[in-house]
Amino acid sequence: MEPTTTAPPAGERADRYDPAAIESRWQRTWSDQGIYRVDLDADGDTYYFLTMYPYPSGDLHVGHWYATAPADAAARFRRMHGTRVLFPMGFDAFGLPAENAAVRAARAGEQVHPATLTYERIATMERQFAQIGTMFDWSKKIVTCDPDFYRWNQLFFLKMFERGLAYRKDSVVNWDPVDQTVLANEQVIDGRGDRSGALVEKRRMPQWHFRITDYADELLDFSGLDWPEKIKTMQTNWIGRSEGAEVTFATEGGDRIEVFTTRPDTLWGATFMVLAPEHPLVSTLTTPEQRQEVEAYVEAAARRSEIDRQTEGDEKTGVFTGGYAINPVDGARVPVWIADYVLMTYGTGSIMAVPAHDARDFAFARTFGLRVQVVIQPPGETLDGATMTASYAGDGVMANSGPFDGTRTGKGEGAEGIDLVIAWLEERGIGRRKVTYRLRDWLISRQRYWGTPIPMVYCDDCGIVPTPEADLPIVLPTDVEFMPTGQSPLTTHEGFRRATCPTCGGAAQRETDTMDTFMDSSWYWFRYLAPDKHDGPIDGTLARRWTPVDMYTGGVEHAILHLLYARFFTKVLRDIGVVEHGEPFLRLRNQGMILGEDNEKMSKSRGNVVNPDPLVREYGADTVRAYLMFIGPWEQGGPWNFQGIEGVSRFFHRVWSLVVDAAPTTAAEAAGVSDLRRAVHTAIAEVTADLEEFRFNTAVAELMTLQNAMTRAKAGGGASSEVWREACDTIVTLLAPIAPHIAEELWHRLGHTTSVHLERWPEPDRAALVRDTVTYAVQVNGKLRGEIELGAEAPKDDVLRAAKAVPNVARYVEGGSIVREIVVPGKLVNLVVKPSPTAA
RNA sequence: GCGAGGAUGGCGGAACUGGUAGACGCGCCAGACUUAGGAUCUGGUGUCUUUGACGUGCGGGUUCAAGUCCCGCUCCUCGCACCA
Repeated sequence: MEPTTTAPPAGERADRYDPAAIESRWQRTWSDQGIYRVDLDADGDTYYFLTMYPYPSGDLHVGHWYATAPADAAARFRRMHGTRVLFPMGFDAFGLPAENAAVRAARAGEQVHPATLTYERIATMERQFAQIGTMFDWSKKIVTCDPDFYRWNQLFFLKMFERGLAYRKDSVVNWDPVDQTVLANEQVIDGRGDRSGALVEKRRMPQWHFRITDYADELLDFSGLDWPEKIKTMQTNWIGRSEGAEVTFATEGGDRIEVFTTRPDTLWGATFMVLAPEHPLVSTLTTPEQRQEVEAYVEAAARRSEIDRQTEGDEKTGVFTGGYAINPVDGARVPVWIADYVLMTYGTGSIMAVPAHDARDFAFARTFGLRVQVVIQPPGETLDGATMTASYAGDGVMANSGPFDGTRTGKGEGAEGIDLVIAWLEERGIGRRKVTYRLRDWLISRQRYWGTPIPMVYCDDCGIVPTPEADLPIVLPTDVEFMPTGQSPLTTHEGFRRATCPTCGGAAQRETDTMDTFMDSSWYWFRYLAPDKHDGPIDGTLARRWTPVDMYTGGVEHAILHLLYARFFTKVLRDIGVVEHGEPFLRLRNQGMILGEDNEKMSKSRGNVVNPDPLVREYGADTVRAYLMFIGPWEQGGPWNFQGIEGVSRFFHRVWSLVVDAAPTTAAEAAGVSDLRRAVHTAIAEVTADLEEFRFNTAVAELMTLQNAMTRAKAGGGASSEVWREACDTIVTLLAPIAPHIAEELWHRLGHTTSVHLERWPEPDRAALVRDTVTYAVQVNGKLRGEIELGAEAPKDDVLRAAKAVPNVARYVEGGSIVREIVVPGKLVNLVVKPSPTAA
């Protein structure tokens, strides 16, 4: 059935653009008639346009508008092409801020539950979102702190546990000694807790992890994805794949030390070894004389916070263990040191040090007077380990390397040293080819209250036992003391904690940690398709039809974690058999960040947060939307400056008058295509191309150009009624995605009875774009000397003749001879003139 | 240090495969209408020693022609950062 819409109420002034009056009215009408509701089951083309859901902070600021309005315009644009577009919205509702706010309130003597707070804020934000005038289909809304949502986190957790993708192991966590809590990495800024400002300590605790490293290689493959290069590069660097070899050194005591190196060709230059202070062999290797010093160093390293390590820069510290190892390639005896520049968390936690060819090892060797042995000689130079002042990491010829002397080596073309050495090591069983990643497994445990309970129990007899699927959800209890104590708040809730072992039926303890909120955002887009489904997380039929997501938009700040986790999770879902594809988002576009007027990141503490409400009240939502699009390239962002909003506001007032006022009709239309008609179709072509490519700023500029053309046509004696009518219909239709309210109002005032948002996007009439005359620029020696107006089809000879006839051109040609004539059809003429020797 | 992106009027920013630099808007200047205007409309607006010259961070180069291509720098932003 065709939805019909109402004419403006009689009381409203008909002649003036009054955004406040029309915007709320249309929002109500759209909502009442459900024009944005998507029937997911219907046949036809589908397009899943997803924009990142917000954390319910309870306050929608300009940044949210900047993320939302252009995305909405792009989604509306797509929808006007006759495709069904799903454009849903929800809330990323678990997480620390609500819990911390509740803690703060409690300290001030007020009792507020994070759940209450969260749902209140969601209600507020939904109202604020409505003001923007988006086409969100709220019937698909999801809220991640709802048990109907997070129960499926628990199911996925169990599936991953079954497949060995979820496991528990000791891990070092960020500990905030003031807030008495574990912090996520992203909450640690410059080594301090983002809320307390306290120096973060490291603590070892048993933690749940997801085995994302199993997918490292697959995550490096972005084929088929239309994503910004920047994001792909960031993820690639984050995963940090390095190829090299693992080599086994034996200690004099008979222990084995494995090292990873990307430069096995420098093995003969390994003059010492370094272990991370936490390395398990440190104690064994340490001799009695060195023990005291070593233990002091190990203890100091454990105490040292991240910030100490960072501010220290490149200065090397370390201690000799007194122990020695044997270099397996030549039997040389090398001292073993410990130093904190070697990280226990990367590779094997121990390295062979080749000071001649590694900057860090070089600095260490010079600090402690260790031997430097050159094993690669650069072209045209002979290095001496005793006198060199910097390490050399480039290509060269191997030296002092036994059987490999004279081999070209390095990472460049024609260097084969690395491959030959690896093969040689493998033959002798002392080393093997090895790939190492910087990426670590995803630590999912959080010692906080406001998150999804992890569905595991601990039984004294049976150990770690998963909760049976039938017992899900494990509901997060509301009556929990969540003041920070250093333990997971759920630990103190006896009723929650006490469980029976699913295996033996004996007494058991429930896991009291909750899940990282990135768990929610790793699959939430599937849930929009079936938010109320009770017998499973994902509707397979709908998922096949609608996913992967066609377009995903959001801030760059999620370039790594969220987007990488989402990709990982989708691959897991594929392997579990839930979906068929392995990539969640086919196309990705990032908006830039809107900064405060002081050019700083907006934050409450800086007091530079821009509230859009006063602007909306003064100018209307359409103007704020369009201004945010007009301000510059979307992906660029930039400092907020409201100065220019007047221009957009004036533009809408002019469009309003042009459409609402009496048409400036003339009886006779000039021959050929009128300027106005050409302007209309140029605008269609340009705006279409711009919106296709997310160039919202130039799309708005094009619409302004069309408005100028209409104003000019009106002033210059009008247009035929058909042409004028076409211009009005067109500018309103092109405006619809960008400024949905004014477009809808004007559309109805033009006499239409159905919504402009159900219209089809116009196509340019190619014939109307053709000009019959064109302007040529005439240059002499590349400098502009005149212009000529010619028929579009004028032959080259005519163009040249006309160009030479221009008096100012003739002046510059005079006294020389034309040596070359360049004619770019429809654009310009360039005459290359050489001064003639006879000229005066 | 490594990686990515950027630098264009007073300001935000345009410029497709090299082809009239500065679209569109802000601001500013002048005028019109007005009792009034910080409303609206019209015109102008890169710089200068203005029949011309110079202009897209700096220095070279290729080309009839360079914001755009090549070489060498400077500065800024973002990401990663003792990753072996």
